[in-house]
Amino acid sequence: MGSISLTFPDGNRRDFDAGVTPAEVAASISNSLGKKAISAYVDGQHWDLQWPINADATIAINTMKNEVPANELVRHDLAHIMARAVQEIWPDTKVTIGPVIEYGWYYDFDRTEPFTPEDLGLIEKKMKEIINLRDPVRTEVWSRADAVVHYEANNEPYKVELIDAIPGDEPLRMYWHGDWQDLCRGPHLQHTGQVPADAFKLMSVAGAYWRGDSDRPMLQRIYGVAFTGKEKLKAHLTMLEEAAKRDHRKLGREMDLFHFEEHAPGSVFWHPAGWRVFQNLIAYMRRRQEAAGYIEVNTPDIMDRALWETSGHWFNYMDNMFLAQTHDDRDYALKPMNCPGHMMIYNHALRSYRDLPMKISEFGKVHRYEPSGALHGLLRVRSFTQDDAHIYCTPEQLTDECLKVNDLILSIYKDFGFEDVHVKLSTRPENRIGSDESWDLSEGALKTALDRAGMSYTIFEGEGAFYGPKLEYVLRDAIGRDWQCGTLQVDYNLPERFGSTYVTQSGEKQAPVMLHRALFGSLERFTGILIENWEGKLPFWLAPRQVVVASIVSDANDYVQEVVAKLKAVGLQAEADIRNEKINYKVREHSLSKVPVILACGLREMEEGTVTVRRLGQKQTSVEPFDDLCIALALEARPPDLV
RNA sequence: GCUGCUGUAGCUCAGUGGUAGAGCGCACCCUUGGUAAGGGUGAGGUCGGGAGUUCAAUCCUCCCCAGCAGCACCA
Repeated sequence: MGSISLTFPDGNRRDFDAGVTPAEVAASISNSLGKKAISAYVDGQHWDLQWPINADATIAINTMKNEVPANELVRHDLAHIMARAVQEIWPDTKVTIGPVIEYGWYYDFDRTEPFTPEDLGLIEKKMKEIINLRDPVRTEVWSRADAVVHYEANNEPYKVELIDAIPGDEPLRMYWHGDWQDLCRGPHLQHTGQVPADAFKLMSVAGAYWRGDSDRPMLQRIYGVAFTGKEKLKAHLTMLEEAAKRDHRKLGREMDLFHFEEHAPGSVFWHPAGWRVFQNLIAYMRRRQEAAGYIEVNTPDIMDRALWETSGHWFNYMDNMFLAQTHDDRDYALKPMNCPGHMMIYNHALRSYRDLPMKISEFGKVHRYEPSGALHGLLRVRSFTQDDAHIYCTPEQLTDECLKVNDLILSIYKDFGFEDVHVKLSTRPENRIGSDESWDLSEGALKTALDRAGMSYTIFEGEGAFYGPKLEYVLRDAIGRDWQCGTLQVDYNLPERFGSTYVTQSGEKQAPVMLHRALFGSLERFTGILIENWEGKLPFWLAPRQVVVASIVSDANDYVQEVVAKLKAVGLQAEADIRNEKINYKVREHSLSKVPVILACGLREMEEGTVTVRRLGQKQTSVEPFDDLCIALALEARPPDLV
């Protein structure tokens, strides 16, 4: 056996016998490093302390202070420790997989009895016991044959299936935590005692399909979160509470924006305040689209089956469609998409190449029978309003038009403060219409446009719509959550199916290419996202109730009404609060319902023609001449595109 | 749709095999109070819907509906 040379992060080099492990390297540096070490980076690869190193390499020893590897190891070891705890408590439970995820891990079990929330406490206790045992973690490399024999003997069919899915003759690695053993790629810690016993928490139990496939068995998944220290766990739990506080369903109720009813699952009852926000968004989008050359139309909600057969929806989208019962013998469907309606408008006249690109937009309400389990407040509903548009253009114009849509989307998101946007490109699905050539062209156009715009994107194979590939714009909100909003889809199929044409320069008829696009995506979803992003404190221009004018004494009531009238005259959403309540009470109530500006009026203000201004979230007040303030507020209320 | 959990007053939630309670909100009265809850009185409920067990069901059982979490799906 020869010797190898290892280079340390400080540039020092030392020779070791080939096959040396990072554990031995760490121990050779100092006794305490040997104990504190958790893993190593060998040539940049995350390396178990027990794995031998057989060639010259760079090496860095990790301890708990190295957050990234430490989190991964702690979470991964906890996945094993939890599986061991579960099998110690319920020995007939079958294990499957337990990966590390953001903030923690999960592990899927096959067990007849589901876990209860009480079980979580039991498991957590057992896990702490295992940690306290400080059981050494050992690893061995096995042949597949041995592994399969072992798991068959132990009645672990899921593990056998996993082994079958691992390609080739790749040797398999087995890990022991004490006497408990699992098939695992590693790396892991030195012993269970390296896991901080006070920095993890089992969060929830949920069903999850084996291998993510809804045709396979439903397993019991347990989620946990874990960190390298107690304070970090605490900070994470606090963050979750903050997220719960901005839940748009809760704020929607508190701010009296909308509600849902049992009799219309997944459909919104908009209250006056919520509807105002909704209409503000539409007005904004209408201006942006008009400036970009779109023409707005409106098409029917209910149309004959024949139309949906032509579009392909009847056979490709039926499971998601609402059908309309009638007294005649025709079949009707509620529109799940606006495109066929727009095809009718396009086809209603003979179009010339001079008309293209033609951009038909509609704030169309679409109805989709979504699976019951998918419904989620405003974010996933069964009836929603799209800021939809279809762009008919020549093949030559296609890439340019994609680029223009891309620019418009980014500019609009920016107006709402969303600058962290990424794009998903979904390509042809199995269930599709149209020739492979047209799919090649569509996918190519989207890729070219993204490349020319310098956008980075992720490709999702087979995730496109049945008629064409799509781009999806995903934006990141104030607390780091991602939301899918806008979409851009290229479609060679629909114009062909509907026999749409335009007359070319040489007088021939040719089929246009069609783009489907929505920028907010769904007005309902976008409103929900905005509520959560701002925790209900919408920017002044969007706020449903902008100014409340509150009287301090009833003798000021007339003055309050006068002030409100002037605010309304400059277009502000203003209301009077002349109830027989103390000013403290009024301020509390309107602050809780997130009114951005509260104006208080007593006798002093009345005599001076002033108001006392209190802004949401601020404790101090200021007295200002009302006429000046009124103008300032009117200016402040301008939407970002009109500033 | 799948797994699990939940459904009691407008809202948030207690509670019991003998048909129900709190706080907030609401109505009325007193109070005219200067920036996050002034006081009093009162009205509100087929206990999600249906069936079953029982002398008796809001409570136990079954079915349905809706909601919540996750999965699968999606704008």
